[in-house]
Amino acid sequence: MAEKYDHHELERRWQDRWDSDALYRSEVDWDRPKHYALTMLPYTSGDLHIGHWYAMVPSDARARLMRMKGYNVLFPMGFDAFGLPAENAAIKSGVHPATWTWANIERMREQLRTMGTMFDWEREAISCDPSYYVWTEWLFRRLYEGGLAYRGEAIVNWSPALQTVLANEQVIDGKDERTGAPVEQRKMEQWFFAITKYAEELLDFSAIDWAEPVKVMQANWIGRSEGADVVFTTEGGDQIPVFTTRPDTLWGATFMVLAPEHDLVDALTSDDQRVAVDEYREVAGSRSEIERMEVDREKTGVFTGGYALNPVNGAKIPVWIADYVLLSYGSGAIMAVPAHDERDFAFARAMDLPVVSVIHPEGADPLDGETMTESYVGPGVMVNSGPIDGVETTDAKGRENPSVAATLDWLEGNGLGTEAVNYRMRDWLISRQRYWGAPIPMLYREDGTIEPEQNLPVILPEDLVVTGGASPLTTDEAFLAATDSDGEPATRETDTMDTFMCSSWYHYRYLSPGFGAGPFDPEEAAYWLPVDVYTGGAEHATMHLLYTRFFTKALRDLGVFDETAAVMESHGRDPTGLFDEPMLMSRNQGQILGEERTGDRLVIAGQWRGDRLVAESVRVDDDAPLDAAPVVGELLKHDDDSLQVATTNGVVTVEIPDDAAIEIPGAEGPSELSALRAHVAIQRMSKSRGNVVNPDELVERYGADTVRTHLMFAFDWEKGGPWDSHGIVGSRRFVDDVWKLATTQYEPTTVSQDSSAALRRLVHQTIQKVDRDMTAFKWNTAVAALMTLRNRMLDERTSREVSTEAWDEAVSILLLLLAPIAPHITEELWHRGGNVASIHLAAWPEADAAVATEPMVTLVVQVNGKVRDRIEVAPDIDEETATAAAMASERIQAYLEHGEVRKVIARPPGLVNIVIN
RNA sequence: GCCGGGAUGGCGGAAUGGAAGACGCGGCGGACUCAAAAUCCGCUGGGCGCAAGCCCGUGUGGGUUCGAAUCCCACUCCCGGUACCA
Repeated sequence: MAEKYDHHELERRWQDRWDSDALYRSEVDWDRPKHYALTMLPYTSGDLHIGHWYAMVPSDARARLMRMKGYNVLFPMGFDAFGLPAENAAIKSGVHPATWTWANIERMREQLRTMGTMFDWEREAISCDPSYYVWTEWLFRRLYEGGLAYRGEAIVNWSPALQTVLANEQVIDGKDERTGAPVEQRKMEQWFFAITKYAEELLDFSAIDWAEPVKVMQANWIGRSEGADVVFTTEGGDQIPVFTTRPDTLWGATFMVLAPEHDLVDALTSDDQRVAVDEYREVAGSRSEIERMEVDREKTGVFTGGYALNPVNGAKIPVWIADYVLLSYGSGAIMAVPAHDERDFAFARAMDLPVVSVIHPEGADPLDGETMTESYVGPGVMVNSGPIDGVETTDAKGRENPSVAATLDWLEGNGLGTEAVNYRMRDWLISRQRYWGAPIPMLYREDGTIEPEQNLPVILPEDLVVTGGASPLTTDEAFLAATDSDGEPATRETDTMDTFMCSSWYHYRYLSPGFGAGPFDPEEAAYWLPVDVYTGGAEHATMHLLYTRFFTKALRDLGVFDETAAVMESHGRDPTGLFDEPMLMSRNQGQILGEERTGDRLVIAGQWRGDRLVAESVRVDDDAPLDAAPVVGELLKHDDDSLQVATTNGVVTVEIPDDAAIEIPGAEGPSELSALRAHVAIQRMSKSRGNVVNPDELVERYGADTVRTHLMFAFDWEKGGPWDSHGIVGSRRFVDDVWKLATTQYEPTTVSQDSSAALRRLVHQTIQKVDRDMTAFKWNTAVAALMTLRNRMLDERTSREVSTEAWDEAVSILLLLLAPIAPHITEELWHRGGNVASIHLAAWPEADAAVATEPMVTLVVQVNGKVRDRIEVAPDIDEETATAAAMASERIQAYLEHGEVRKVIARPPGLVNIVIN
């Protein structure tokens, strides 16, 4: 009797053995092709959740695949260890952020170990370790010296709750993207990275194979628009530059609007308007970002009393201020063309300002500015527009639009404006008024100038108490007191860096985490860079994934890779283009959601229609008595427009019409059907909802190999979906079956050559499929193919007709193909099968195409596109023979009697379609 | 509003112009068992039929094609991103 499969003992034993054998240690070897596999490093929250497994396990499997394919694979891991949660934990429990963080790292290392990944722990890098952040500081200094880091005043996002500023990328709907804390606009002096200098290059994705949605999100975020810069002049002679994407409508500009914070507002404001202007500016300044962004908000604004001259026709137009114009976009001032811009139109009507149409819409009456009820944007012919009268205008953008092109040429010819490109993206705000981060290594000197700290690292003092108010660095005399390059006393910068700065370059630190002479060892970098495959969450599309691209390009231009390039060349590797992008290929997993919920008690009132109840009102009320009228029951399932509800009298189908009243106590947003569906269905996992799936428990119960297999099998990896706690047993059965197949003695009774060949055929087809699917990150179908092979082998084990050779080959290939997915059990069975070396050092099997070829294939015979018969034929059958065989079929003959053959489409060997009338 | 992705059995999902529903879960029936679990065998999109078989079926409506889940047009809903961006 074969030994039972005990995942506990087996998995621990192999993890220990791999450690002691240093199986996953990767070393530079210029004689072998390299492969740098990377998965996003976790934040040190203290608990590895199922999402980490879901992200990391396929990444590990892919790295293992590449290794078996002969690559020298580097697959490192580390920790993103600075950040606010550590400070929050400190405030809550009195533990120092450092203590909290290092304890969490300890715990997470243990959890990561149970995954059975091939991480090379000798490459581990931790961003809060001084040996790491000294180089974060050093890189900041290089950026500063290279003009890419600067201190400047801008309207920034300030979070009162978090007591710090945030980057634009970290603010969503006027709230902090991580905690939801509200954000205000404040004018402050802060540290920025000049990411906008790279806007154009960041829009070029031609050198990288990244997931399409991420590229689209980045392009949208960068937000390139083409247009013109045009300068308006005030009566006082001040210049007001504006950016416009529609310079062709310049002749329709009837007023100007400046952002309330615009520098020229004071100069423009007339005495009699000063009170109103100041009042408006005060109100606008106190409005939160959320209020300011509210859709459909009434337009507000105030006339400054000043006028400006339209450069194209000298028209004198009033200058207003309004908060719908943002200081941070373009020049913070616009020319308003109410006839052809929705916002300007709303403002003009609200303030009773003139509207002049300059586009005569295609196939319609000319527009009259006085009577128009909405702005017009669309094709037509330019009118009232001096030199461009009669020019056609289209829906195209920029120079593609004839009217825009004509205007640009005219403006430039007359020196009145220039063609210009504007970007939505702003410079990356990297200073944070927090303690637990990498210090910004800058000094404020007594003469008022600033200079970088020469003696790095600036150590973050660990004897401070974090209270949640202002950062303790701001009051720590020992930290503040510094000496500048002239030996004079200076004050240290107390802001720390955005943690995205730390994670922008961690893939370089991994190469040589102990290296003391630079951020990374050029000898290592020359071999391993760039990252070949990167995996992680798409939610980082406009944050980490954008920042790290910028960072790499900036370091390249600052010469940080120069030495690395020289080493590459000395080994005959051409460095051209290798430092343009950090990661050549990137794939993003979806999100694992909480398990679908059932069991909410619903109180439903409505009309019976047959055996269905058409609801008039639905209320979620878990305390309702079950006998209340007319229907109270627990939700079983839901459909697009109906629910299955279990009542004391059985299951009732409830139809929910659009006008049904739906009440969900405690739910956010309007109580509609979609809200009801969202409420009862899929939910994000969170501790407060109590639907968190704990991987440690799953590993204990089913084993890491099963958890790994299931995570890869149960979802479309790039899509994710709700967790289903029942499904995992199927993956465990599969793993059990593999154990059985490989440990029970196989002896054939009577060997059938046909059966043996058929098994070999499936085995080699499985190699082809698994190889293709794993390479393409199609994990679910790769596992499905292995399950199909398992099913066949279970059958063959019963019939005992295949030869021992064919059987042994099947077992060994099953193990090899499964090794990247389930590394422990395959290793164990590999050794039990008599192999001495690790299966993870074995070569990936290669399919024998000849063996994989089917001797006979099914020819589908259709009549008028409907399948009417199937015939076994040779795979190399020609059109004529296939058609003849199809026609000869008895079943087809029966159909042919009913009509005349008009046409035959033959696609041998798969299909013949006979068209009759 | 704009940009992207999506809608396929009871559920997760296969199939990217040629056999819809691979693989798995669940369900049903059976075997083993004193019994249950585990395991094993069979069935499992809907409808009609004793059966051979036939009809219907990939969100909705239209179209292209010998042939459409797949391509095109219009729409509905869901998910993600973004939003007074000039």
